[in-house]
Amino acid sequence: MAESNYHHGDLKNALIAAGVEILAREGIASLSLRSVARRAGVSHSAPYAHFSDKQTLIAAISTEGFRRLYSKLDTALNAHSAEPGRQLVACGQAYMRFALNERDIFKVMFSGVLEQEKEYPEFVEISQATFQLLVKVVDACQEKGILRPAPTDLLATAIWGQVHGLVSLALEKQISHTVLDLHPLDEVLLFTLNQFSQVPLTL
Amino acid sequence: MAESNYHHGDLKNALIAAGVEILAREGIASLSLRSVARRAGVSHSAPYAHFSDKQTLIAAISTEGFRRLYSKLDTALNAHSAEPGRQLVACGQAYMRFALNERDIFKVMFSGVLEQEKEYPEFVEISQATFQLLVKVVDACQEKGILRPAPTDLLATAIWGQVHGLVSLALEKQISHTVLDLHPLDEVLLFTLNQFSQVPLTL
DNA sequence: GCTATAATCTTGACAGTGTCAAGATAAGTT
DNA sequence: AACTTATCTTGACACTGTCAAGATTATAGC
Repeated sequence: MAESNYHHGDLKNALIAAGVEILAREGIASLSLRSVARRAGVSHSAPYAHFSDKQTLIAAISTEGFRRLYSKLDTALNAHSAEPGRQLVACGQAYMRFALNERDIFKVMFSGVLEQEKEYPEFVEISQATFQLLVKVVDACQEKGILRPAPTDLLATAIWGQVHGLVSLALEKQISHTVLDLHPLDEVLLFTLNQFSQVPLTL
Repeated sequence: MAESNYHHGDLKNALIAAGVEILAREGIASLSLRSVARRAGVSHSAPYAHFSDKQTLIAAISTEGFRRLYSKLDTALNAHSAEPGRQLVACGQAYMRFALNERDIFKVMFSGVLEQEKEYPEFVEISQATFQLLVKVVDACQEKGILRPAPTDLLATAIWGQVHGLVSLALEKQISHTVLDLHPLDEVLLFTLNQFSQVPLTL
């Protein structure tokens, strides 16, 4: 307990949560070590007991972001078990919605704010696990003849790249107006996924 | 001439050039209004005569980046006129090489550092012109039966998304090691483009 | 239970940043 | 030649990441 701020108890996680909230509420421009400390109610230097520098805090926030993304994808998968085609579409949609709904944490995860990602083992682990989720779906789709035979991880990389690229361009508003006026983003996604598919995928 | 720094002559473009150089030499972390001013040999506030704030300078640097990308793509196109299939592959490669060789300017262009891109007309213009380059190639490919019939701008968006996503994941080192060990990036690119193609594309 | 040690948090400082206001300098216009 | 405007400098402010020194509390060994 304690009104005292000394030995908060779980400041590390509180700082990560504060960071996630700042990203959601105020955006990436407001994410600073000091703002995170303020929101957690501790002094501006307190974070240094838990994070050696800003990059390390960002790595922890990114890792939390991947945990959330993983969870969304997992839910999408479980909603359509034994229907790999639907699983694939649902994953794509979940990825897209996550990016659009949580713009700024998605940006932190994928836009190079984190500079040496390989140095943060927890980050590497959860990001790879997320990819493996997709590999599994792709494999199931191949077995059912929905996707062509091809090296599974290569195909999974291609599909991930496809969805990720679309989402990134959409976030940066680089997708032409005429395209988005004529076709809602869901439809664009479906169109792109269907380039890979042997049988037509639907929503 | 003049040793005097007053009325430099073309400070605006000098600042943009300085920014591009800083991105190439030192990376995005070193890009500040003050570092750009230092490199151009003027005082820390001099940029404010030409850019109302940092975002406006970044918009100008991004615009310059798009000009360079446009030029690379245009060269790739002209190297294979009357062979749309090869043009498509060459464009994809040029896009990839630009991103990998000029990491940090590419990041500035596409990673949300620029926040209200729509407010910078020159930026909008060149980025749309770049997209139109791709639309043209896709259209030519469709006419030759290399790409399926489909709304051209939708197909072009899908293909751009594909290449952009691959490149982004590669830049962030998110593409799995096992994939990149087994398949060089050029091959991954070709594999993905071939998902769209009716006839096999080669390098 | 007491004490030594380690972990955690605060305070205060430093250099670097974006931005603004006031003033100096030079170019262009009449 | 004088006035006006664009351009550049100087100096200031609040904010940032980071570090050093010290205060507070938890923990481990006795």
